[in-house]
Amino acid sequence: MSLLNQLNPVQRSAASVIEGPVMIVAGAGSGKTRVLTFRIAHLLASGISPHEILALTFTNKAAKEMKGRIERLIGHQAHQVWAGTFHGIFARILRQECEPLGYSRSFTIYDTDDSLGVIKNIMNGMNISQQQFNPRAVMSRISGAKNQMVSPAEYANVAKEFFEVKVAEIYPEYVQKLRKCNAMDFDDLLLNPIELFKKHERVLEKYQYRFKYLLVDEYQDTNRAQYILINMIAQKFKNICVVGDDAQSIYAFRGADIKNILDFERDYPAAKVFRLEQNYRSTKTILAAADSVIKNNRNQIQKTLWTDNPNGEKITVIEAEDDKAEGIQIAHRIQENITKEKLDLKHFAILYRTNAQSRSIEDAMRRAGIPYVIIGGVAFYQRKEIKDVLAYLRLVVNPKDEESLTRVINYPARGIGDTTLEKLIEHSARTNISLFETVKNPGTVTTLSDRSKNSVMQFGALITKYVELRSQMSVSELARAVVDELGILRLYKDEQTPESLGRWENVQELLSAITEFTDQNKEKATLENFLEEVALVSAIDSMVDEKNAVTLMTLHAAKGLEFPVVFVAGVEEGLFPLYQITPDPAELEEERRLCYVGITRAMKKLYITYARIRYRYGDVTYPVVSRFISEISETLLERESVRRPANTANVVSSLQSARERYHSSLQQKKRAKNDAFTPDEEVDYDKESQDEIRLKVGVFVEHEVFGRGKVTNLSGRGESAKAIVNFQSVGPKNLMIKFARLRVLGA
DNA sequence: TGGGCGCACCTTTTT
DNA sequence: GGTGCGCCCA
Repeated sequence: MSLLNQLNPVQRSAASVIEGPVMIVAGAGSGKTRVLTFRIAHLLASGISPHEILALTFTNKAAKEMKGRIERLIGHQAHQVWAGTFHGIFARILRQECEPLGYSRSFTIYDTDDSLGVIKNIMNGMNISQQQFNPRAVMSRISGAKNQMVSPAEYANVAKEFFEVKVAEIYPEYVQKLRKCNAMDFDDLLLNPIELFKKHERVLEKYQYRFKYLLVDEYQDTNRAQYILINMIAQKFKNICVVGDDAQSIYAFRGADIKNILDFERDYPAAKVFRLEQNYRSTKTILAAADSVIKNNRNQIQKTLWTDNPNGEKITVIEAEDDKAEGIQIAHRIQENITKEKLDLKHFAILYRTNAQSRSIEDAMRRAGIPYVIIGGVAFYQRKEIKDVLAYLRLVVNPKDEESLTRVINYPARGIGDTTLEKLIEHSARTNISLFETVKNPGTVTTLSDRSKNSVMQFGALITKYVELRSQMSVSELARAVVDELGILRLYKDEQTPESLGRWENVQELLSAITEFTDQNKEKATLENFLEEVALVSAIDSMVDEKNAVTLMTLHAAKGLEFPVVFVAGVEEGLFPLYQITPDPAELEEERRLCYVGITRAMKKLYITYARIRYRYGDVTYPVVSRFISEISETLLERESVRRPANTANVVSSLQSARERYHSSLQQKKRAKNDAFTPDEEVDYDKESQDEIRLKVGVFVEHEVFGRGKVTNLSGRGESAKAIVNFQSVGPKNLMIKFARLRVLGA
């Protein structure tokens, strides 16, 4: 059929086999997403109902993009296809089906911070020293066990080392605690459906019939639980299509198992396997470099990736004096490329191994006046003040949520200290009455002073009031009422420190985000849904394509993306590959795959940079050049070393010259078509950096719901940047740019 | 009970 | 370079 004529022969076959198991081994840049979307479009065109299709992707962004592409191919039907992340999809299913498992539908999703808090509490209660046993390590062991589907009892049986034995003590307590709190952590969102399907065959059948056609993207990154889950659903009809590339498996640290993709043909002997080996993305040079790195790995599927694209430029390897100079170099090259190659800011990405590296790069970007966006970093919803407000909302939805309860019982301070809380917890444990019930009726806790009882009772009454009010108010009304009653905003405002004002802003922004969520989701705008969305959004999901700015992100976040010009920064032993003392061979292979992912993001030009001096944890280190650079054939490289004496005076002058270069390039830019940025304005770097660049005061924008309006004010930055827009229909609205999806219409 | 101050430890990478 | 935790004092 004509739809599939836009694909190459292999892609076409892979997209057109409707029935039976299919594995698509798709090399980097070989049109994997294209095949997936055409496949779904083809399924729909063949008369299969969109309700029968389930597409599992790695990020919400990927799912959204896929839906968008299908829609363009086939129309609005696309919206009825279930496409989303594993965690998102199964959270949705659990909301409907969790009651047989002993949860209520209003269960809370615990993020990593919440889980860590629970573990710390448990360790305190058991008198386990947190100095001796790192709670994070404990958490990671427990999560690892869960991902491997090892129950607490099984774990206790196999625990040998001292540390493992301790974890074996904590693990069952942790599981129990979450159940008691009517809460699920990320792992539970996968484990509980498995348990449900095992125990209730009819429920499993329901979903087997519901999702007759399964598609799984990034199959190489599935863990044991995900693997089992997919296969349970696919078992009935075996219409499962998985797409993946073993060379791009970079999530073993979180339990992903390459074996899942390697064993697909064993699991489904009837499987048809397609290999997409033509790369449409990169130059021959870039591809050759990627290949020369990855071939140092022992464990891999043999495959030849090739391209018809030109050879392209050599890869530029830049040696910088220190991390500061590295950033300046990158900024310089970006400016150079923009003027010479007529490229836009959005054509550049700077990739690094750890989030901590972004600081020096950001600094250089700001100084050079290059607009940028950061993906990841400190997430908005992880900030203290945000988590505090969210904890109240979570508590209203699910009063059993003890993690939230203990978080806010004395925030803002209301005279309920550690001792009081401990007495309450002790009483609750002894009488087997839930903590929240105890808080509501503290009279029976004889050890408490009348004064404490009173404060506790008032807190209980406060929450109860909102539990009751909930049905009568919209989510945003409720959130506002809570924040008002607590006086959180006034608290921050009164403090008058830059920090507290930032917090004040953040809380305001949270409220705008909630309002917007309410407006956009209409009747689906329940508090549960909002909290779930908040728990499951990933950093990459907030990436806005239309933004014209350089993208900064970790190599992990870059997977699945492509950019004409890519910088991979900090390519030094110990940092990339990252390791503490000596690299572990298996981990080294994963680092190498990560390097492969990084290189293959580049379409036209790749820069690799490293520094001779790097500041880590505030200390000076003198790293050695990464082995990954020497693994690339020298013929593909063009090496540059930027030398300067390492004394302070020269650091300053080097910065100044970078600034001068920037200013002179601005003159050229003025004439160039770059509309991202007005050179003559006095730029406040702190403010300007991450904002929507084309979004300016006075500009007209269009919003999905509110229609047209004029921007009257811009504030905040990065994830929390917001705009006040005066809409023709509804008047002024305070919007979080991240959520608002504003389309800029012009002045 | 609460807040302020100083110290240790830290950092992978993410749903 | 930041954050979280513990200790000490008001």
